[in-house]
Amino acid sequence: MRKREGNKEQAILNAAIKVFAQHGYHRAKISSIADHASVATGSVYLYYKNKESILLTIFDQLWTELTDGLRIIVKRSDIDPSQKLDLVIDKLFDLFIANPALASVFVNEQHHLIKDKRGDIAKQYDDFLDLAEEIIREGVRKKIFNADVDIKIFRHFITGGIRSVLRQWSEHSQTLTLQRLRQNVKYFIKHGLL
Amino acid sequence: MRKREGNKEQAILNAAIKVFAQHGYHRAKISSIADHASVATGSVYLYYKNKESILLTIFDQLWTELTDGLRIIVKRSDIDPSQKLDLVIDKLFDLFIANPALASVFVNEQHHLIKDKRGDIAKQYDDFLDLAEEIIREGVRKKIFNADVDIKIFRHFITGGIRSVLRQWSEHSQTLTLQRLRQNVKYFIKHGLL
DNA sequence: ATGAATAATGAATCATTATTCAATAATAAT
DNA sequence: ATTATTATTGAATAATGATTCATTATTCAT
Repeated sequence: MRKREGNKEQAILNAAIKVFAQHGYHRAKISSIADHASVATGSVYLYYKNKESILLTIFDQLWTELTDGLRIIVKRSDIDPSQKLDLVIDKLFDLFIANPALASVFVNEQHHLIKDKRGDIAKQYDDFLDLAEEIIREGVRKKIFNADVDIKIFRHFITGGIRSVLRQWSEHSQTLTLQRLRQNVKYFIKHGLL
Repeated sequence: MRKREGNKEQAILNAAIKVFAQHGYHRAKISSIADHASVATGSVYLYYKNKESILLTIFDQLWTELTDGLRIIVKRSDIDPSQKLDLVIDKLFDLFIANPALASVFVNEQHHLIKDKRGDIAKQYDDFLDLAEEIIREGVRKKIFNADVDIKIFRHFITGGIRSVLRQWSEHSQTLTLQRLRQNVKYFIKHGLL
């Protein structure tokens, strides 16, 4: 028998994140992903059914990680909802500091997957938002947060805003520090413009 | 001589908006756009150089319209910056009420154009944001708006948030009324969560 | 009516790339 | 060392769909 050497599966995934980030999903070539992973073109198909399933796997892992982290934050009873919100934002930013290419894929490519029903990415995204919603509801219940905002709308607004800011950063990282971005987002969500 | 009958150019553009909205830019087929416009496949190329230039034209017209509208709002001296902000949001929402498919293309497809330098879509977007920034600056100067928010970051956050909310609406228009969306966005931008 | 002149057609072409698969290489078991 | 088994390769194939272009249709000027 022969064993698989190294971790080609992960190498291909990392390569795909890089290539998707640089060229966008549709322009990305399997052969280029294979090159980046130091693997033959055909080997990609030993580990992934097709191109789309690579993107699917990226988002699956990403949402799993984000949701697991969020679940822990939601449960905590030692901090108030406002602090929880800060931690969620930190979680997002930390992940993308560690992997800027992933940030770019995250902000730009998810809608390819949501339109088709294949995979459960849309569901995972909803689950994440549902969980985040609990923090807001806790805040409203404890009269810390403003009750006038529609939570369903709010949660989409926030995630969209954060995505947009991250996209900007992923394309012009020189002009903005993530640190500054992070502070501003936290502040703005709570206080608004007035 | 023979004249061009009807307005095929516009018919193709409208068809493209529909098809791009439904399938996304990359999955959209020229032949399908031609069908929707009741025109032969080849005719598309009488009016547009290639597929990308169709998308380019859509965004060019869109940003021109939005920027023209914004310019008028910015100039007004009879209303305060807070009201101006409301009008900008109204402007966006009105446009997309009139044409939901355009909203979907707007929120999902712009990044195809920004990465490449072809066309000046990125510049038009920047111009729009610069103009919007003037409203915020006016508000800060008049002490109506909070001076602690970084305007550059803020403007990306807002547009991203609005996009996200519109995307949600364009995919599930039954559950949310745009009216409600609009009010919430206006309120939230100003007051935040606390 | 006739014939330039231009518009429109859509099947054929071309280019691009995802995917396959026959051949080869590497490993483990005997 | 030999063989069986599985992994890997990358050139060949297949599929897709954008673009072209030879042909046909329509309009207008005379």
